[in-house]
Amino acid sequence: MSVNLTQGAVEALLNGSPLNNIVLQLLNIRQVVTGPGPPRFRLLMSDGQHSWNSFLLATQLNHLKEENRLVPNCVCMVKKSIINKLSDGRLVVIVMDVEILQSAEETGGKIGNPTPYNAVGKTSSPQKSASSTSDLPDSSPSAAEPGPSYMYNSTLSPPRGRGREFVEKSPMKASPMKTSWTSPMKTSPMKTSWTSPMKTSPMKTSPMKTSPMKTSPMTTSPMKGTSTSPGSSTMLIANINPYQSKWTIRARVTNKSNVRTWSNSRGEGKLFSFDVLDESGEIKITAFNNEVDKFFTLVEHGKVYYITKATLKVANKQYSTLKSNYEITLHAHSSIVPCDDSQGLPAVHCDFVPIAELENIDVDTLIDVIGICKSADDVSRITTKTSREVSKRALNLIDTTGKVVALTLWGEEAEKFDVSGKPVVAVKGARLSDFGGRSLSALFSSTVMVNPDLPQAFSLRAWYDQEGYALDSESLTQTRSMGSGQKTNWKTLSDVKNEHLGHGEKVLLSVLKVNTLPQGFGVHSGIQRETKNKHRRRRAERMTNAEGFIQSGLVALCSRSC
DNA sequence: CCCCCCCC
Repeated sequence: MSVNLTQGAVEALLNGSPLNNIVLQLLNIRQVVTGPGPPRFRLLMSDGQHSWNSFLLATQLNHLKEENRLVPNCVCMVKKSIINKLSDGRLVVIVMDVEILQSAEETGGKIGNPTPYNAVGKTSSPQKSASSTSDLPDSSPSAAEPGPSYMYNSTLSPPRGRGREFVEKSPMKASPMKTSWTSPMKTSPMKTSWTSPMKTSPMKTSPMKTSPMKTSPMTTSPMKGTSTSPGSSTMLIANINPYQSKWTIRARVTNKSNVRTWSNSRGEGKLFSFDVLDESGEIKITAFNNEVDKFFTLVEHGKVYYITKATLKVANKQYSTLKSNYEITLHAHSSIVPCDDSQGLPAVHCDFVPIAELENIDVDTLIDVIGICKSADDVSRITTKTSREVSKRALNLIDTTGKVVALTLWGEEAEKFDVSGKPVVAVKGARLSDFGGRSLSALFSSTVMVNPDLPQAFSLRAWYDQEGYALDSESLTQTRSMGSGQKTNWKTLSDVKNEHLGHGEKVLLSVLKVNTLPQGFGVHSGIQRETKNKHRRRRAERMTNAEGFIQSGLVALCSRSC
């Protein structure tokens, strides 16, 4: 059996050509040093001509390594990758989607005699071993990472009572990471919001780790996984509906709640819910009482299942960002069977809303946002109306629109958040509030992802490190505590002049408190009227200090033209 | 059959 490697692919990739569906041989795989959290695997790949050791497996593909599918000498098709340039100029290739075409046994050894590719454009000296994993500087393994990727879900505490508290569900933190990604993602089309497909080839050599299906939901056994599409055997989530009782979906669990109890006039009981995703869409599934006992431990985040025989009902969109018009309720005859074939199933689906657009979206809408966490409040404890204490922490997220919005995390999620390295934060299903203008709050059902392996995350990282960090950003969220401390972004009057603050639409209210204005700074009489507004006057006073510095944030306070 | 999501 033979496969052809895509000769020249390594060189082309590293010269910036976005290549999809290239066939490479894995020569080595090892874990790079990270802190707690999901491991990162670094791959030495060969196209038969050149090898390159700075391929990184996207963390959502870690299962391929953990299931011993990605072993040295196997031949893979790298279906999708993202090229990143580190601040020191080194290139890393993030493998976003890979399919194993041929096992190591079948391949039988190294193909050809590849030489390590040199980033400068030459192959390195021939005396170096082609299979060495140290043919490139490896002084800081973490520098080859796109960031410590981790994720939490906001979930409820175990069913012990009313004491609801955020619980970090997937503590997948990695070490702090200061890497500066400097290259824009040429291979990251931003148009699509379906990200990080996790396609894997059905492995003939991989025995089923899960128990065989007790029930066969299909006429043709889906366990064979012999075709690249679900074919006639399963239905897509987008196509199921309440009028059709016979359906089976194959889908990945993307969000799983804890068990919760309820008690109301209609009765009491317990439930848990989870979201599942396939290539067509996503849908929420809820299990009650007996079905909780039956399925709670079986259903695992990230895993793929065949799901059949359950009730479809119209979804209440108020509680979900999922696209489906329906949701699923499990019943006594429902079947959930693990599936070994995750081919074609994305890891996550987000419809990120640009931060600047939040101003135009109705309050209480559930939305997905991605941004750089450029700063964060300290964790604080608040007491709720029901006398519970809970931690909270607001993150300030900025995206390429240049606008900032505060996202409040709660409970353990707030306490565990690591702001160092100004990580990319993606939140799925946050609720938009109008506090301070516009702000966001993470919900029990929200998913907060830190440095996720998403093309949008890589793009944002590059944007921020190149230009975004220097932006005089404007926050949609005005907090009363501004101006009270070190978080304040003070500007000198020369900054105001150089950055043309106060020109155009905006007015600088704070200038009112400056005793002596240098040449070139004028105060429009209209401002006096505005300051008669008690609220605004108070803010203006706070935002001006004795040295005649003003705070850039207050530019947003007034929209009257000078 | 839940749908709680907290505070400024």
